[in-house]
Amino acid sequence: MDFVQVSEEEGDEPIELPAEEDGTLLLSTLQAQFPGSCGLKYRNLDTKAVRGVRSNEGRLFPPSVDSGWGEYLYFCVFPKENKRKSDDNLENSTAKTKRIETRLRCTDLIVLGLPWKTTEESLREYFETYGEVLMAQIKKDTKSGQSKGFGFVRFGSYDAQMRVLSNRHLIDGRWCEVKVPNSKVNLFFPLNSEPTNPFHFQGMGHQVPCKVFVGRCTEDINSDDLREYFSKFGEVTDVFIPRPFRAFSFVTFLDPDVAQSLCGEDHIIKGVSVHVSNAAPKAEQNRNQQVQSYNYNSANSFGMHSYHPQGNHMNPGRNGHHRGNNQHSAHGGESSIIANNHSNIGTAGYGMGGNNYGGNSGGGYHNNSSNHSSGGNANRQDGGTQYNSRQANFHGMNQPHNGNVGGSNGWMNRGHLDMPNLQALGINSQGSSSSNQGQNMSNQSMLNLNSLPINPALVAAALNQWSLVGNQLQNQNQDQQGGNFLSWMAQNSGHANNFGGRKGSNNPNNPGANGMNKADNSGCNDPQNGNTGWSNQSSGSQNSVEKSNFL
DNA sequence: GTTGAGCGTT
Repeated sequence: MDFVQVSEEEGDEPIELPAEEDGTLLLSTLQAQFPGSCGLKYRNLDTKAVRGVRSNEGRLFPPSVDSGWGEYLYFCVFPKENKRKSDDNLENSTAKTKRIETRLRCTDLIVLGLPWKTTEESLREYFETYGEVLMAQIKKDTKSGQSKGFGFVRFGSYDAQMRVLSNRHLIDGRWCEVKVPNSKVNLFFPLNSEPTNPFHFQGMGHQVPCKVFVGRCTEDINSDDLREYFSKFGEVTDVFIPRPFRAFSFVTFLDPDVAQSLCGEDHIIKGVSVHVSNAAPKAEQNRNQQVQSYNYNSANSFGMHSYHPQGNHMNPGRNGHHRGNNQHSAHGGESSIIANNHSNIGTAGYGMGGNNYGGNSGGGYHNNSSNHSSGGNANRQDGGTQYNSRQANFHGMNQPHNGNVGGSNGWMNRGHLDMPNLQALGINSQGSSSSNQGQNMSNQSMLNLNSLPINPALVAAALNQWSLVGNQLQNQNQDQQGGNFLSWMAQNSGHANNFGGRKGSNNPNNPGANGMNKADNSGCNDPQNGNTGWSNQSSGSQNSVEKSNFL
């Protein structure tokens, strides 16, 4: 395979981009590394002049038919309107940082659901725990000066922004939603989702989808084919082919820009023209698929018991969760994560067949933003893939503990926000000594999922998602066992955030059952549950919760 | 004075 050395600007360190078999370089390949670029040029060594590279129909052609791309160093051409004056004005801005800024640019974030009493000062104060706050404003009624209950905030670093977007926020005693403005539907957590659906819990997802839909697949295109083919555009973190065969698949990239750059394109894989498009569901399918992904997620992430919905929003007709169990076995991993392997929670990742859910005391959710693959490669096994991509940026997160939402006044009454109602999930925390909680957690466990009066898959799913939070905590050294959801809960019960743990809990369904035990590992297969294959699992790949919401 | 889905007097 021929490689073309390309840099953003002349003199920069080049990146080697793979050329196609016919010797051309796909514009999409170029754009995957240099978003916004539209062509290439190089300096002719004889004439010293800069020459443009021929471009046609999304392909860039080598200067020479005989010697191909040669040893030239190519640099990018950007559309004129793309000449970023603002960037050019930045002092000490190297080409590299310019590119990073282009890709990882901060935007204003809207903060919805603010308490009336929140001031710009307190808003700023809250968000400063995440990083430098460049702007914090509350929108107010011009006459009365009364807050309208929302505001905007802007961070100095993209990293801080991502951390904020990936977190939930209790501001002055009220749970608030932070989003990119005008992003009507958060692809990860649709607005009209079921209020108790933990998968639609706000803020855990990316703002930019990493997953693409690959249509017109044939049955002989397997996940390896897809992975191999699409890897040339960027690191592929997941490939999912629905079974039974449905002529499409999903490919998830580490870099959402890569995913985006491919959308709308046709690609030839094994002689078949496939079409890449956004993985977002079609509008009319939205609702059903939300339910679907909800169920499937439960299954994908954990091998849970079979269960029947009891007053929750699960659809008994869709049973992806059972499939999930099969998949775990197929992965060679634990058939039941929660039940079978408590000690893994938050300390050694979720340990399923090569899938790293970002546990790992060392890596956690990535302490190094430049290394998207930190976070516990030690757990990685054949066929496994890293849990997260962009979320590798979430290093050293802060989890502010301010305000107090006690017991029944916590999640339950917040129908408009998609916060997980942990009480409803049956998650109890106990005691008030946070220092002991972590210990209990890991060594004894406090939660008997199968004894809970609720859907254990929901709990599992919540736990899965909250592994993010757990790792944040790890970074904060709050608890020696700290990197996990349960210890977080435990801490909260004794501190500020009480989400319906024992303290203040008045949920009769949760009398404080906390004996934890149970290592039931039934990765249960329910023969009556055919599945439609919308789940997120795929051979040799991990299943992430938030990503399934793209399905 | 109350309220709780939304999108910013730039």
